Amino acid sequence: MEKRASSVPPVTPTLRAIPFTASGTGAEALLLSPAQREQLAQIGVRIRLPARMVILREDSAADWVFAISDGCVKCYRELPSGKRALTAFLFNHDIFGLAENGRYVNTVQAISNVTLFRVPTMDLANLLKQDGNLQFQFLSKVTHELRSAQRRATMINRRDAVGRFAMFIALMANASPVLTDGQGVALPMARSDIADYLGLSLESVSRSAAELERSGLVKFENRHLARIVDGARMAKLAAAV
Amino acid sequence: MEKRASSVPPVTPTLRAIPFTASGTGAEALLLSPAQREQLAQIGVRIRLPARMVILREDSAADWVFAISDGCVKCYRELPSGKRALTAFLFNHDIFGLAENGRYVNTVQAISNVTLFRVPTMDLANLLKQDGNLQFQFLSKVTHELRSAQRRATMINRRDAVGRFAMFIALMANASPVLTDGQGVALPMARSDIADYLGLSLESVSRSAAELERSGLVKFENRHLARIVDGARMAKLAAAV
DNA sequence: CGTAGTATTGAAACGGATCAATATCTGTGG
DNA sequence: CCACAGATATTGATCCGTTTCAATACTACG
Repeated sequence: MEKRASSVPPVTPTLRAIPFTASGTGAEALLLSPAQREQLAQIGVRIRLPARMVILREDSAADWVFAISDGCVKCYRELPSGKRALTAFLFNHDIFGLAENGRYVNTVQAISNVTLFRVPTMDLANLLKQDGNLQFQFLSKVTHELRSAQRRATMINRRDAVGRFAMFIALMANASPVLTDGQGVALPMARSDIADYLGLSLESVSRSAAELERSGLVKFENRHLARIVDGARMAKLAAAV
Repeated sequence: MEKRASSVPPVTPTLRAIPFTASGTGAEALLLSPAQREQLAQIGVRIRLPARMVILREDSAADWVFAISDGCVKCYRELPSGKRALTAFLFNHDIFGLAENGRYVNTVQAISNVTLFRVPTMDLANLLKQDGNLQFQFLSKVTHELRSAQRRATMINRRDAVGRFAMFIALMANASPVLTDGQGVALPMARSDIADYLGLSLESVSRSAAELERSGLVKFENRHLARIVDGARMAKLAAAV
C-alpha cells in the first residue's frame, strides 16, 4: 500500500479516479490506459511553473484544462469581504480548470514548483465526446472531487479546531502522494492556507498544532512536515465527527 | 425568467446543467435533447414515492441512478457521533445515486412526495460510454454539483448564523423551482434539516429566522414559505461573505 | 546577514452550543 | 370536524471555545 511520487514525471498525463462500480479487490483506482494518455498527450503540452505562480484566475476565460503531473496547487475564491475561501488542495493525478459558462470558477495558484499537463478546453471537450471511456474517467474523477468537497464541508462542520486540524492531517496523509512513506505527512501549504481551508483563524490552526504536539499525537519535524506519533488516537480523533 | 414546476411531470427524464463553454446569451442551462430523453426513458422507469421515504441508503449496493422529475429530497450521511451531515437538497432536474466503488455514498430521503426517474447503474454507464454527448451532460451536471458543494462550504464558513440562513434562503430561491414566482421562497424541509445543512444548531436556525423577520428582511408566511421583503438588504447580507 | 512575511503565544470578548421550558404544528382517530 | 398526542419549533439563560487584538518569535529569501 505504498504511495510514492514518481521520481521522473511521465510525459503523458495521468489521472486517478475512484470507479463507480465495484472492482475486484475493493477501492482500486482507475487509471488512464496508455492509448488514452497518448491521445491526451497529442492535444496538450507539458509545462513547468514555479511556486507561488497564479496559474489561472476566477472569472477569466477558461481556455485550458490542467492535470497535475507533479507538485501541489491551491484553489480558492476571493470573497467580497476580502477573505479567501480555499476550496481544495490538489496533487498528482488531479485535474483543475473545468469551467462554468466558459469562465473559471476558482483561482488556482502553485504552492510548490509544479509540472502540469495543459489541454485546450475545446479540444478536450471534443475528445471526451468522441471517447466515451475516456470521458467516463473524467466523470468518475469529478464525482470523486464532489465527494472531497462534501468531506471538507463535514470537516468544517466540526466545532473543535483541534479535531479539524487532525482530520486535515489525516486527509493530507491520503491525498498528498509525497513523503507519506515514513509516517511523515507533508504539509507544503502555509498555515494561513490551512486556516482558510478549514475555516479557522490562523491562530487557531497554530494553537491546534501546538495542542496536538503537546498531547503526543503528532510531532512536527518542522512547519511543513508532521510525523504521526500515536496513529490510533489520531485516527480516533479524526473520526470523532 | 419565470421558473415554474410543470404541472404534469414529463414521462421522460430531464436534466439541467450549466455548460462548460459560454453560450450565446450567458448563463443558459443545458437540457437533454428529445432523442436523449427517449434513450434514457427506454432503460429506466418512472416511480412515485411518498414523503419521508428513504430512497437509498449509504454503503448499500448502488444498483440505480435517479433523476428527479418532481419534488424534493435530502442527501445526508450519518456521522459516527450520531449527528447527520446534510450534503444537499435536490430538486427537479437533479440527479443522485452516483456511486463510488459500487456503493452509495449518501443516504437519500424524500422530503415531499417525489416523482423519480430510475435507471440501472450498469445500463446508464454503458449508455454514457456509447453516447459522448449525453455523458457530457452528466459531466457538466456533476461539475455543477461540485460547485454547489463548494458554495455550501463557503456558506458554512461564515461565522454569523443569520448570514448563513440568509444565504440559504437566497440559495433556495434559485435552486428550488417551486413557488419562486411571487417572491415567495419554498422551504419544504424541516428546520432541523436546515440546521444540519448549515452546520448550525436547530435553535440557531430558529433564532436566525426570528432575527430576519424582526429586521424586516423576510416575512415568514409559515414555516415553509418565506417571503423576501427587502430584496436589496437581503442580497447584501447574503453576499457579505 | 538583515528584513519582510509567516507563525506562535497571550488576554479578552463575542457568538453559537447546550440545557431547559414552552409553544406550535401535523396527522391520526374519534 | 374536532381533539389529542407526538413531533417540531420557538424562546430564554448560561457556558465554552473560537475570534480578535496585540506583542513577540521565527524563517526564508534576497
